[in-house]
Amino acid sequence: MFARVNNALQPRPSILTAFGSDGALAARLASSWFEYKKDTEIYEEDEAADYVYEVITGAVRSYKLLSDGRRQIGAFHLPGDIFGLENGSEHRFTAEAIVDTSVQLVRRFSLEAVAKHDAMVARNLLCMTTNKLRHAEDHMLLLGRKTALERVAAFLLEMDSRLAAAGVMLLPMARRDIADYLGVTLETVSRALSLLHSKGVLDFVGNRQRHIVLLDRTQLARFDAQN
Amino acid sequence: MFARVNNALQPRPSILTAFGSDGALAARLASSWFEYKKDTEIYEEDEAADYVYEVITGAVRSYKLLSDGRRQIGAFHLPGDIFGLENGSEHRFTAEAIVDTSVQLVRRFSLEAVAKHDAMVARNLLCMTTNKLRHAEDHMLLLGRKTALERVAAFLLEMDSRLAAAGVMLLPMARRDIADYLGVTLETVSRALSLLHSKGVLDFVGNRQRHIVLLDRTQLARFDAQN
DNA sequence: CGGGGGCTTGAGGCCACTCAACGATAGTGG
DNA sequence: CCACTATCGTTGAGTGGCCTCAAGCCCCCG
Repeated sequence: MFARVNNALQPRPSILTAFGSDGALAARLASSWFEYKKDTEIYEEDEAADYVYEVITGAVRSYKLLSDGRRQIGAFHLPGDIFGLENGSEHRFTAEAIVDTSVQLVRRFSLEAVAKHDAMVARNLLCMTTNKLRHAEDHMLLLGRKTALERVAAFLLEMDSRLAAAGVMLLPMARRDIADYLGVTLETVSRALSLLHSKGVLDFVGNRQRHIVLLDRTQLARFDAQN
Repeated sequence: MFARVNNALQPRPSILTAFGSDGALAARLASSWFEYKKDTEIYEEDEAADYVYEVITGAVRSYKLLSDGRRQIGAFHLPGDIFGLENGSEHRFTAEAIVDTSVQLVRRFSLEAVAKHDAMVARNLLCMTTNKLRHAEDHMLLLGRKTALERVAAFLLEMDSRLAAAGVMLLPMARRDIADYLGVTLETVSRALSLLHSKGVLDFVGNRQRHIVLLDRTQLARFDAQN
């Protein structure tokens, strides 16, 4: 399951600073470093939530399944994102590496122990939960009321703001993942992208279909629904 | 806007106990009592979030709008529910009374001041946010992947668990509200209810179409999608 | 008792889904 | 290094579930 394990403290313990490390925090919290191969499970829904993760490189999908296989991806986790943080004792999603992914992690129990005495850490826990809630609330509007084209446009704008470098983004996820995130089929995603391409809003770089350049963010925003 | 105002402490300050009142809390937090007529706004999206509310009697809908009028209701708030609690400075939804509704409220600022010194109150804030997140996550699965019939069945089961008394529930919300909560049209909701009625799963009491009796919860659960 | 709003039901249309074929790409093994 | 193969993405044709539009009923309320 774990491709590589390293229990030593890493040179960049960002999962600690994310919770508001005050210097003393790093000394009390041991963090580990794991790597997951593409398409391997990190944790499963209803599994005990013993660890909290931060994506260092790669990408992760969090999803729920219905018994007949229908899947809803609730979020993509990109480098710098914290995931797997639960208030209850079990994970509410299954998490899988989308591509080869390295994560840093800390024991949830340790984190809670620190939070009990450090108000700043506790406040950061609340803030992270609030951010996840904000995303979920926006996504409910997308899933409940937006058209297929609007969903794809919104997705591109979200990814652009999260992982674009110099106007180019390399999407780590396949069409099926995008589709299950947006509540449509993969064919519909493909058709929407083709349409946006034909309208001159985006372009594909080289032969790699997941390398996308946004040519005109303003024009793309007009394909999304205005709030 | 406010039908009645009463700044005195109420005999049942449940909004205080909800945050983990230790007796001393009630003394430091002044709570008020307001009433809202049916279909009046309690607060608007992006408005400053100065108060936190608890439904005493009635029902409230929280929703987002797109510029062309499409509406997504994120949650219904029923007696005992806390709503309007934000971590940021502005409300993320518009809240309206569905029927004549009485609420108890406290200043958000006061609550934060107390939370700063009372770890239990702070923990309760996190817990409430977590519960809202859990609901939003489940609702994303419903909106993204369930069929119309499954959505209506899930809605009935949710409402049954929240407001059923002796197998009968009086739904405070209209078909349009249910539709905007489930991401379908009101006609689709009506058709699904008719179908469930014809299958003998539920019945309408008297001539009031919002009085519903669930005849067989087990059978109804089979119309919902299994997780 | 008349008017209006909410609910139901029907008819028809459309958007997204399903099924299918094909091309391109990346990974595999000879 | 190159065929071979599996996977991914695109595109087309046809279907279907939900939406739109409309009519009519019932209840509530003035």
